[in-house]
Amino acid sequence: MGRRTESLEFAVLGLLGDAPLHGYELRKRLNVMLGSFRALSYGTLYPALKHMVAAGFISQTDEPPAITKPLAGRRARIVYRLTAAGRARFAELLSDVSPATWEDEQFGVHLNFFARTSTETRLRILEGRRARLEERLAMIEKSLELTRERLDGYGLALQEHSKDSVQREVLWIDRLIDSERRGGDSRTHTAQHG
Amino acid sequence: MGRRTESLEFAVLGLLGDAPLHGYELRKRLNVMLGSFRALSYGTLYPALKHMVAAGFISQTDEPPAITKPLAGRRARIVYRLTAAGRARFAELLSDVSPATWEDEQFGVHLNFFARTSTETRLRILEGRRARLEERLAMIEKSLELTRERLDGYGLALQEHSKDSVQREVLWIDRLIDSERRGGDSRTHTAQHG
DNA sequence: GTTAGCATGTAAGGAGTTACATGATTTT
DNA sequence: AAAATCATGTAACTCCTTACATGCTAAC
Repeated sequence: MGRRTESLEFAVLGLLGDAPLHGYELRKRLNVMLGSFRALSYGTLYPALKHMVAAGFISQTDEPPAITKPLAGRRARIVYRLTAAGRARFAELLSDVSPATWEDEQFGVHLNFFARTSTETRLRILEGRRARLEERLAMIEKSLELTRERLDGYGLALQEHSKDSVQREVLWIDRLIDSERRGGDSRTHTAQHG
Repeated sequence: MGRRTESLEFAVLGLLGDAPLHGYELRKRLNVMLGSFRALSYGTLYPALKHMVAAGFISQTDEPPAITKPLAGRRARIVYRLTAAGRARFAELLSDVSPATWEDEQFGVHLNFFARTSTETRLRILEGRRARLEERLAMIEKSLELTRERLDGYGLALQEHSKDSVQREVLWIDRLIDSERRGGDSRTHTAQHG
């Protein structure tokens, strides 16, 4: 399973833990959570859902035909629900603090479910992420040294800009770590942007 | 040809235009230029090189066995050179201002070769990139509106942070556009970071 | 002596996109 | 009247990574 599919599974499990959803709505929420440049395609989502049903993590049910509104002619929707096994699987993924969790894709999803983890787990992931960003910074610095004469103003500007972005993310992570250590007041996270 | 391969071809053509290089060295420079998180694998590079040789854009020659130094036992290197057809192909790609050029992957590579283009081409690409970033910003803002109640402090912080990053890139692009309009002094590009 | 760097490749497999297939309803 | 949104899927294809295969040299 590729790193993309892995965070997809995690995100689906987490979203269905809140409420049962059908594929179309799930996709919209996943697009927000995965925050990806390109939208998730149905060719990725539906097979993944199928796979998760086969694995027993979620169940699929046809939406009850009519409750209050006659849902005039609209195509029947399939509602996905989390099973007990799925809940267990989600808990397992939630407590994961392996290096995979600080890579771009997974880190974002984990952050979205941070409220359901322990402070310890949060700190481990945040510190791992920080280390990962420092590595990236070192790589950029090394390549700046090696190619300073070879690059023209444009190439240099690009390198400096990406260095800057990574440095900013480090500062952001530092603020999250700080507020986590000071007792984890979730309101402080959003108070210091811009 | 995927969007990754496309910028790979462009970058290889540009690098070989400066000087003939062997695969291993080419890869190191490509890693800097493509600025990717993960290093380019040989399983991607060598087949791509092979393909370009077959297409007639580059030629491959065994490195002359010994010129001055006996290159003691080191494995024979294969040197790649740009052909006339390759030079033409590079010129073609250089003047491209299609929407593909303002996507993440390609934009970076195009920036690296900006010094070889006209101010007009540069402005078109920069403005396209700017528009692309504004779209992304609109998407983030829309998703923030839709999910403000659903997201907790962590999810919100993440959205705000990515919004911030994109806004900063817009400002950076604006500075590049400005200096381009004021006569394109390449030194000013690096003067305003941090 | 063993890790890291130099150097070039292949084969197999998996992941995910694009295009296709279908059709109703609501908004512009 | 057209375009967008709702809604679910499949099939083929493409790209790319991972793992394998090989072997020398320099540094630690």
